Amino acid sequence: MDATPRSKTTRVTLQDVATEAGVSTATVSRYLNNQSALKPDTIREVERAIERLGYYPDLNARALATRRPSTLGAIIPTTENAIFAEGVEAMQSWLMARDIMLMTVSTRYNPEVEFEQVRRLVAHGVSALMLIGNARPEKTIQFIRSHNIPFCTAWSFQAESDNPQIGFNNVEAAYQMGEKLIQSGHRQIGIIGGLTHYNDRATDRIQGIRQCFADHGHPIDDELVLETPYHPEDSAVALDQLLAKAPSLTAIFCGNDVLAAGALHRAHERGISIPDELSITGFDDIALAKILRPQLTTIHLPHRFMGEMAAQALYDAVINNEPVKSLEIPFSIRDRGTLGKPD
Amino acid sequence: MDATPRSKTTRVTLQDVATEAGVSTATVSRYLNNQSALKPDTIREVERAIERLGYYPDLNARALATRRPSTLGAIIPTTENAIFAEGVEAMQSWLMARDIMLMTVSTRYNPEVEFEQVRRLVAHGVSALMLIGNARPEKTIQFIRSHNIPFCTAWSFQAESDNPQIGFNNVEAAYQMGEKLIQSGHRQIGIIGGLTHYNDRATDRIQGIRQCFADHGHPIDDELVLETPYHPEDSAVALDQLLAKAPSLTAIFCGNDVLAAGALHRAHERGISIPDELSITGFDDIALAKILRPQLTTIHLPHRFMGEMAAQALYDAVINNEPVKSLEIPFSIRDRGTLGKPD
DNA sequence: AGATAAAATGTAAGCGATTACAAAACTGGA
DNA sequence: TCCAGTTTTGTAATCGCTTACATTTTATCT
Repeated sequence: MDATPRSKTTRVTLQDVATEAGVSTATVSRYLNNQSALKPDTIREVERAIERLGYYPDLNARALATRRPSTLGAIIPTTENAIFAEGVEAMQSWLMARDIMLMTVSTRYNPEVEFEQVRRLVAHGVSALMLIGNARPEKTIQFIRSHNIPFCTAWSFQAESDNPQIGFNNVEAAYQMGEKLIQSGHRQIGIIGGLTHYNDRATDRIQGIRQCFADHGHPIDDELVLETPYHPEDSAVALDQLLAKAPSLTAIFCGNDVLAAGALHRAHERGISIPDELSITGFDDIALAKILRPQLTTIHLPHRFMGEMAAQALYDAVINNEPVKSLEIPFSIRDRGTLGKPD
Repeated sequence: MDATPRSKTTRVTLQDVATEAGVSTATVSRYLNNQSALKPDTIREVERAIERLGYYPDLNARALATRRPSTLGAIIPTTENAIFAEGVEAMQSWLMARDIMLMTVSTRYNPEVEFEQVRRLVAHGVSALMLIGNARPEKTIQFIRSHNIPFCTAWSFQAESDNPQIGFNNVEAAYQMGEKLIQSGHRQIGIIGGLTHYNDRATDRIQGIRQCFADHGHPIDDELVLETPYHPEDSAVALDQLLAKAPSLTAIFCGNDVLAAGALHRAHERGISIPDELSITGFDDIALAKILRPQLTTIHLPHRFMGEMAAQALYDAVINNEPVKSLEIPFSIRDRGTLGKPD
């Protein structure tokens, strides 16, 4: 590679290469898009010129000219939550292999910010969009639709939603965890869930577990259902509150692993033995779940896989110009150490 | 907001707005870039047209026309490591507030992939680049330099490097942790570090701790220095190996919190009491550190702040067209529960 | 009212690519 | 050798925007 320095400000353009190689821009462009057969001599010339100049194409200019998809967008609540970070990373590698760039932005769980981010990404020319979950002001989806941008939502699959979705059934997963709890003998449990405001995952999980206990004749009292931000400290506080209200609780259902970790930690601080005196369940099965002691009983989800599927769904839709296909992702329960029998 | 549906394929352009408003494209453009004063009447017309058509500018086309910075790039090893995820998220919000898009991609600690990603981002027109650490094949920086792209490295600050850096002194931090260990009475310790291949943070941390113990007359034997990927399971295996080689070890210095968590977990499994029988130290102070039991003694770093500073450094450089300014970020030791006295 | 300066707008040439369409350079066959 | 039919290459319009420069409008001052 020849590092010939070139003028400070000017970028090497297709034109420069053409001139250097003594051909027209069209020819260079053809070389780049290895279309129609060029004469071997020409190819060699162009290659030499590109090499010599250190040329690389301006992808934005290309996108402008071709109006072909070159970037997709992903909008997630936060990369702080490993499930999204992993999912998006998987999306990215899948797309990169197909020469598509993924632009990722986060919203900090704020629907207004999300709307702004949607506008931004659309303005940046993404040809498709992935959002997390189905709960948001109407205008957001309306905006996307009105601009004819293919999109899907992910990490949630709700039969009642008419969004294309690559996700799993949060209600059902929580319900099954509930059955597990009941099976183990728990009758009186508390819930530490995420903030349900514009968060269908949080909402559904709470709904699922409550439904289950109600169905089995042990409805969970409103005051034993707490919502907190997804931070361990908040969960710790919530645990204290729960235990203050109902010292006889035998288990805590947590909206995700981070909350479970916080509760677990606080329980330890209070000298409560897990799972002997209190059971705790998580949700998501992030790496953390296996490091805690005891290891977290939780819902396992293939986050990376889900990211890949979302990428693929959007890709297919964009390439073949067809509607985005929904896909329900299976989950499973990982029964580890934090779930025991009461007493 | 009027959701008038528009033709399937065609995007609303500046030209459309101009026509609708009965003015020239230049005028609309001026309105958008609120430059020279337009007549109030004109402004109203244009606003109406934009509203009516639901117009939003094509940022790529704009970037092409202005050759003004509109996106920066960040290349990190992985979003799986929360420190980078947080840092990049902070960068992003900082930049968004200034209407700059951040494109983030990851390399999975592979320098060849990193090189590819650099090319890709440059081709996508980023006006500046952040990389993690200083260890990489020469060609990478050479490529960036030859294209006159401002850049900085982050999460590492090495006096001997001539890269612009927004980072901290990994050697020194590890050294200080070493002094803490020695102060507590530890004389024989093992090291579980990250893979040092093209990873200066991992390299420096190991070097720092070894230097410290050597300086104090307790050099650490090569065979007690293990390198593993940043996964808890690998660290667990490493702990077993260390203890097999030298059962009398009183402390383990880990290259980051994830490794520390893995070691801690394994220690518990083996029934080793922490910190009574064995001390463990981490590095990074991720959220996890405070959830573990006992809480991790580790090096605290302001990851978000570092991200913001990197964003700012690049931003300033790009806007004012001046060289990127380096910045050394301070660290501090968080002495929590995993460090005790031997015996 | 007319001349002149200032303000507002329009015209058109890029930015760096792609791609119809047209032209030129090769084929091979009679 | 000449011509039709392919191949290979070139010309120039276009993508959606900005902006230097030119032009028109409006305001200011005798």
